[in-house]
Amino acid sequence: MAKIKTENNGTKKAVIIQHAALLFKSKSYSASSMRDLAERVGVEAPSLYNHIGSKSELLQAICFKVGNTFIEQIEQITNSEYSIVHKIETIIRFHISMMAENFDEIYVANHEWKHLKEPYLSDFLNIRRNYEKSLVQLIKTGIENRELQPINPYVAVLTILSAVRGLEFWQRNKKNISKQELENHMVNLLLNGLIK
Amino acid sequence: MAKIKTENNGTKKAVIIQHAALLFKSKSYSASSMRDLAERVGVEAPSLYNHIGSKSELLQAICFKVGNTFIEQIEQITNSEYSIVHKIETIIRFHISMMAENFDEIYVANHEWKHLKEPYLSDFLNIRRNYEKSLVQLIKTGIENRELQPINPYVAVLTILSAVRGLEFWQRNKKNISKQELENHMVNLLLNGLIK
DNA sequence: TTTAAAAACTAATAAGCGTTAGTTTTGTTG
DNA sequence: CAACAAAACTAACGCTTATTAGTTTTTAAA
Repeated sequence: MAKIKTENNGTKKAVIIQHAALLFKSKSYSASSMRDLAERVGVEAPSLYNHIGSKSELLQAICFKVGNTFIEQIEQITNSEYSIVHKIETIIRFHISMMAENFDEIYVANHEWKHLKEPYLSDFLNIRRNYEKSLVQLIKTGIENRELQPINPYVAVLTILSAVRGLEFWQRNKKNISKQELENHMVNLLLNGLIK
Repeated sequence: MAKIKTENNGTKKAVIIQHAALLFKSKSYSASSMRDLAERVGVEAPSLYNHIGSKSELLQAICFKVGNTFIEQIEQITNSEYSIVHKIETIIRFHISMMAENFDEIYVANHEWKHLKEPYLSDFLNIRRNYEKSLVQLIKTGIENRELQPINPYVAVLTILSAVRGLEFWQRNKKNISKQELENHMVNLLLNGLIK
């Protein structure tokens, strides 16, 4: 009947993945059926299998696209010559930008990775663990430099990552505050704290 | 065959809910089956229905228990006579305690509320919205008092709530740092910031 | 020890799941 | 326009799901 629209660029597989990210975000991975997905794509469910291997392959594609993007970025930052404070600020701003521009995929990677099958589950957790380790190392260096307070670096990383991740709640009332404002306020809050 | 153990206090329904929280946390609500749950409780699946009405009733019980606990607490704090900074500190410490002592239920309320059915879904979101509003009002007052930096109060609330919520990641490597240390470091980081 | 209620069981239901097989339509290239 | 491949379709598979019905066992009270 209908045909999958590829919108000029990208494969049909990419179109399916994009729809899957939106669907998994709104209904969760387990509660999303291939028939749901097919309807959104505009096709019957079995037709999807001309382009993809399985439902779980879709989740893998989403999670690893997100994971690899962040790994690439932190490697760039780590190898740059800026001050620690500037590096941390850049990372926070990058997270906020990603949250604004790739919300569906990031949301799914953050919430649904649990349903990855082995060995992908272990691989994904390794990526995340390495990312956190890089951040911890950055904070440690900043403390040694006396650029940062002598705070527990694990707590600092946890707090920063949680704060940017919490931007998923902001996505729902975008109107209240612009992205630029949000970035500046959050960076300021994390760097300088709540108290005057 | 087997019989549900009530552990001296609490109804059998409460025992089922407790097992459900643990199960929903580890496998997600949709991927958890009543047979899974029955096995953990030590009984056949249909026997559960002598004590509960439905699967979704379990999710409701978990989400509203958590929601009501937080609403009660913020009302107490709001009506107390402490300084704003002290109130915020108390709230952060309460979140951390709840995270340590009722982890399963809080995790489920945070992650699986989406699967609540109407009108419970709307009710739950209202509870959460009201909680956030109370916090925003607290921050606003603190700014007017000049106790707090003139930061955007929505961003502040978002950051605080996200930070404490992120403690779910800490739950996995409890050994690294004690609860007391964690509380102190996180309170300090949020109040005073990262920079020296 | 009889009686009644509570709570377990087995069996079965209809519906939905991911996926495969086999076939037909569509699009592209010579 | 013929031929081939890509991508859609319908039908169906075996399995799992939450839940119900009906029955038997267990527990508690008289």
